[in-house]
Parts: sequence; structure tokens; C-alpha cells
Amino acid sequence: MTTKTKKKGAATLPLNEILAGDCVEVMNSLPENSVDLIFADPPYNLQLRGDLHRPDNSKVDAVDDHWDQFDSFKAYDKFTRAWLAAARRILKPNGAIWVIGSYHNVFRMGAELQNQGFWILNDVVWRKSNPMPNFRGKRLTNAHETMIWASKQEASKYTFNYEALKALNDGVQMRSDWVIPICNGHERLKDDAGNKAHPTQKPEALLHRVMVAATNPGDVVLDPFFGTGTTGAVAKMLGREFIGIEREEAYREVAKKRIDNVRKFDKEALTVSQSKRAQPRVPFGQLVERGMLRPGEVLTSPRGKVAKVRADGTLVSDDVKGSIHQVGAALEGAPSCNGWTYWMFKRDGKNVPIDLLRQQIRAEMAERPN
Amino acid sequence: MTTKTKKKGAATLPLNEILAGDCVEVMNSLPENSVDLIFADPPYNLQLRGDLHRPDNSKVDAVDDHWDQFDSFKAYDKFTRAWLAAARRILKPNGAIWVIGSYHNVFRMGAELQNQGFWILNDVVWRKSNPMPNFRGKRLTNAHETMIWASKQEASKYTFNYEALKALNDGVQMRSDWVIPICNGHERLKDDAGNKAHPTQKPEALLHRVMVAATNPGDVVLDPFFGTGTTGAVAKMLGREFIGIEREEAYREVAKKRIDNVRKFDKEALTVSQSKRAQPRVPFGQLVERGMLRPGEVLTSPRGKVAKVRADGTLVSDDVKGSIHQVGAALEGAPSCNGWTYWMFKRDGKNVPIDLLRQQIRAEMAERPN
DNA sequence: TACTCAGATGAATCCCACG
DNA sequence: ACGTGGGATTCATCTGAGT
Repeated sequence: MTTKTKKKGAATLPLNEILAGDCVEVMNSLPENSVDLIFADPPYNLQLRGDLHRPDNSKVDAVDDHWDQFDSFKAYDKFTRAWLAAARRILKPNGAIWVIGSYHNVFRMGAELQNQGFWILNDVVWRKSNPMPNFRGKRLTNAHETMIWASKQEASKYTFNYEALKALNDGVQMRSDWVIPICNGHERLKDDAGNKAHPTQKPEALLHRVMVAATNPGDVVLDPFFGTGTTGAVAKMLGREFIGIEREEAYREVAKKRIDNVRKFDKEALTVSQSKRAQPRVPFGQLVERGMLRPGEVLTSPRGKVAKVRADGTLVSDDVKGSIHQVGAALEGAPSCNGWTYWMFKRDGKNVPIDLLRQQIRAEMAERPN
Repeated sequence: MTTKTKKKGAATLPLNEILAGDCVEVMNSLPENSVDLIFADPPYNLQLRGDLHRPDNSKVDAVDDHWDQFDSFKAYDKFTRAWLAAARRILKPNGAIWVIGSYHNVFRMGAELQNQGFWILNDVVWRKSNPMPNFRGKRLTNAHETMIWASKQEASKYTFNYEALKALNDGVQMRSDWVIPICNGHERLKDDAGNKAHPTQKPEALLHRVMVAATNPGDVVLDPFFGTGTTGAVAKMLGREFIGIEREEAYREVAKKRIDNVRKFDKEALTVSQSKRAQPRVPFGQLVERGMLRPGEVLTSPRGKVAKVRADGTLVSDDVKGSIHQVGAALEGAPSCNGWTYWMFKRDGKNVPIDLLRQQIRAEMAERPN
């Protein structure tokens, strides 16, 4: 495992390590505003039948009493409040968190996220293609778990690789319900006796999609309930840095061995479809300066509106003057207008969007970046 | 509308009526332990900011009604606490409740349900087959809403028609995620001017499934946020008794007229559209997420072209990037190309079309439909 | 009639670099 | 910090007019 550290003020950030201990204490020892993404799969040990243990492992006596249930909810809320606050402190201002849970705990996590000022971006349903059936026929097959994606605050400029997720979904915008098989087969880690190494190991496909969606290569991803290290394994494959925190030594050992055996994907495979927003801005005036369009030349719209190009890169049409966007919006009575795709010019007798000229300039810029 | 009443101690239960007023006050005026099922679709507290336009510049009709405005989470919690307590009092000991919401409010409702001693049986995801897209490309398509099904207490012997739901689902155990279209077309109620009678009308198919699952004929179903009366309409069709509570006179009027026109047991309008695709679409990206192909892996074409797989399920080859189909077409100089049959990967030293992997996934899907 | 195609629309916490 | 304005962004389904 490669170990790097990042300086952040006085404290340093231990990268690609599995830290031992209680996640709240460990997170509190890390520098604030230092982590890009947190993925958390906390225990739901609200025990509903049989022995009831509070999250701190103290035992609750009576089970069937409403007040004891309430007491255990209170304890679980206290636990949730503590680790979410610690997580929020170490998140960068533009950072985000994903938590996963079932109906036993996810409502309490979601409410506490909101209470602490996290800003929910989506709730995402992991729809299991092969869930365990409900054997007694007393309820619906519990065929999904819920993830909550939230930024540190409402104003956060969170990372979302929209185009990459659209590409993952065959060119259609990715939805909030994801069909992914549960973790089994070769991917499921077993001990020497053939028993599951961890009771709730998450599929790598789930983490793959989360990280492609919400991080960029080189980002730091922290998992406070690391378990057998799915988060670390996928982070390494995808060229992200990880920080794991895990209390149980047995899990840490399994995770370390697992991650050591992971190979990084090569760099080219990690670059992902880019949004147009990432492309350099080209002022319309540049087309005029370069002689791609002449002052006085007439542009037309799909619905037959016309405007004349002026030497300074503005348009004029009857009583309207201004940018390609402003004139387009005014002529359409629309709140806004993308002039690049709205206006067309004549080439070889055919009307062609002026965006074609911008693409030519961008292609030149890519060849000779200056 | 047939009006019956049921005696319960001193007070009586008004059946098949729409009661005017605040739902907490009205519920408090009803006898305790008297209702079999409550279905509640409370305000979501959406907290919308500015206007939203589609890419074609048309404006999205926002849910900006006064009844959805709350000053804070604290105010919303107070509201939730009050109506859930009133609802719980009138529920029979073996009764149950369904609530529906989005990520804006459902976590707070779920936590409060637990706090009050309701016993969650399932969270149920309504997966919309035709949700509104995310127009700005800043988040995932919000393609689902969440329902919570809870009994009055842990010891409740709640109603669950397991076999009926299994039958509704082609003989396979019903799962916790339900695919149902949003309410539109002829089912969507309009006023004389052609505007939506209610901004958030729920589909009858959803209520149909809830009532078939959780009630028997003759049961009393109460809806404290009746709106335009979907709950009442479906209850009448299915031979259940309903009690509606609605504050707004305009909604009550629409609902009354609607329910008066409902015929019992008119199942034709209720059959859930199955719309099975002959062959389900499998995004190429799924092969990457599932680890069937690795980012960086090289695919080859019959004529020796090569391309590398990227983490988002796109390919890259020399100067061309894009989907398996786009890159294939570009390399062949063809207008189109079926990437599934064009590209091959290496398995056991032999080149095999990637379509083989798609067939594997489809086979899994066929074994476990839904 | 049957089919095509343009237009409308749905519970939505929906931009951001630059001056 | 705040205002300005360039310019990026959509899927499934139903309706209704036209052929």
C-alpha cells in the first residue's frame, strides 16, 4: 500500500492507510476541511428482536417496551450525531458525503444530516437485482437499500460528473435508482473456514458508480466504517486516495491484504467524459476578428428571424442590439438563449449553426495550447 | 356517495365523506382505535429557490402552493409530530399507516414514526417510469419517491395480503420497489381551464397496490391530506370505506365529484401497465461497474482496430472517444455501428464479442425478473 | 382509420466565472 | 461580497392536429 501524506496547516493527512480506532476520535485527530468525499456505511445495531444492544455495546434489558425502543433510538441518534459532526468537520467546504442504510437507520441519518446543515442532493436507491427473499411471507421482499448524497452545505460547489454517469447509462441521464447485484461470488471475501469475512460487504460496482459520480482522480475519499475495505479497493482502482478507519483488527487485516492486491487502472482509462462547461470559453467576437464571419453578414434563426453581425461582435436586429444570446432571447421572448446553437450562417448554400465555427477554434486550441 | 357510520363507543365514525378542516383537529374529533389503515401524503416542504426552465426555455410549473411552505425544519417537525400523534390515536391496535414523501421530508417522517412507537414494516420505493428529468444536469434524475409502511406498534397483527401481491407480480414475491408511471393523461384531473386540479395528484395504481396489500374489503381507510381524493376513489373501487380530510374547499369539490363518478370494482382502469420490453436494455457501463470488463482493457474489432475501455463505460481510440457504437462507427467511417457485435475482448486466449457479456446479464435478469 | 409528428409536461431543494 | 451576463441543459408519455 502506498502511503502518502498531504500537509494541511499543521496537521497532515495520512493517505491510503487503514487507521485503527473509534471513528469519531480518529476523525477528530485529522485536520479540518481536508477531505473531498466521505462514504459511510454505519452499523444499524438497533436490535429489534432478541438481544438489544445499544451502539456503545451496553445491553438493554427489556425489548418489547416502547420506552426501551425510544431509549435505544436516543442512543443511536447520539452515535449518529457524533460521527456525522466529526465527518462534517474534516470535509472540505465543497466536499460531499454518501451514507447508506436501510429503513432501520436511514431516516434517523437523513434527519440528522439535515439538522447539521448538510444539503441533500439526492437520495439514491440501490435496487438489488438478487435480494434475499422474505421467507415468512409477512412483508415485502426487502429488495433495496437507500443512500443519501449530501454536500457539506447548501452553497457547496460539489463534484458531479454528469456526463460520465450519462455515459455509464448508455447516453441517458442517470436516475436515482441504481440496479446493482449484491456482493457474492468471487468478490465476496471469505475467511479460511469459508465464512463471510464481513456480514455486510458492499459490491464494488456500487462504490465504482459513487466515485465516478462524485470524485475526480486524486481526490481523497474517507470511509469511517471501513470494514473489509470496499471503499479503499475501488478508490485505488480508480486512482483516488483513501483513508479508512476501522475498529476491528480482523477487518483491518482482511482489508489491507485485499487492497494490496488491487491494481490501479491506467490513467487514460480514468479520464472520463467531460462536460462542455469544462471547455474553454470562446468569445463570439473572435469569429469576427478572425474573418470567419464578416461584419454586415446576416445570421438567421430556426424560425426565420434575422440579425446582422457588427464589427464588435454584437448583433443588431430591428430594435434589438446586443450579444448573440441577448438578441436571440429578445427575439424569442425567452428568459435566455444559447446564441451559439440558435444562430445560423450560410455556407455552401446551407444554414449551419455558428457553433460549428466555435468548434473549429476549440480544435485549434487543443492542437496548440498556449 | 354512500354515507355509513360505524359506532365505536360513544362516538361514531363518518364513512365515505370528505371532512372539512385541519386534519389534526378533525382526527382528534374521531373515536380512538377505530380506523384500519391511514394513507398520508403530507406536504413535502420542497424549499424551491428560483424559477426553473427546461432546455427549450419553457417554464416548469413549480409546486409553490402556500400549504407547502414551512419556516424551518423545526416547524415542519412540529407539524409532523402533531398529525402523526393524532393519526396514531385513531388507528386500531392492529392498524397500519402508509406515508409517502421525497428526500425533502421523508427522513423526518420516518424518524418521527419510530419515535412515536410505530413499527416500520418496509420502506417502499415508488420508481417512476416517466419522471421529470434533471434539466440542468446538476444531479441525478429524481426518479422515485419513498413510502413507509408501519404498524401501530410492534405487536400489531397487521394485514398483509401476501398471496394477492404475489399474484399481482406474476407469481413472484412482491419486492419493496414498485415501478408505476406518474399520474398523467386522462387520469390527471384538470379544471375547466385545463390546468392541473392539484399539483401532486398520485396515480391510482399506487393506491390500488397499497390497499390490496394492506386492507381487506370493508376496512376503513383514512386519508388526512385528501387532496383530490385518489385514496377515496380507489377505496370505493375496491370496496373499502374511506374517510377523507381536506382543508381546501376547491380540492374537496373536485374529489367529491370524482368519487361520485367512480364505479366499484372497475378493475380495467387499475391494471398496472406491465410494459415488458422484449429485451431489457443493458448499458455497456454496467459491464465495467460489475468488473466484467476493466477500465484500461483493450477491445479489438474484426479488422484489427483497437480501443481502450474507460471507467465511465466509454471507449477511447487514438483521437476518437465515445460510446462503443460511436467509436466503432468512427473507426469504420460508417454512419452507425452496433458496438455489441463489433467489439471483442479476450477470454481464454480467444476473441469473444462483448455481446456475450450482455447476454450473461440478460440471463440473470430473466432468472430474477423485476 | 391508421399513422406521423410537433408540442406539452411532470413533488425540482437544477450555473458559475468574472469583474 | 455581490451583481452581471454568457451559455449549458431533458426523458417518457400523452394529446391533438394533420396526412
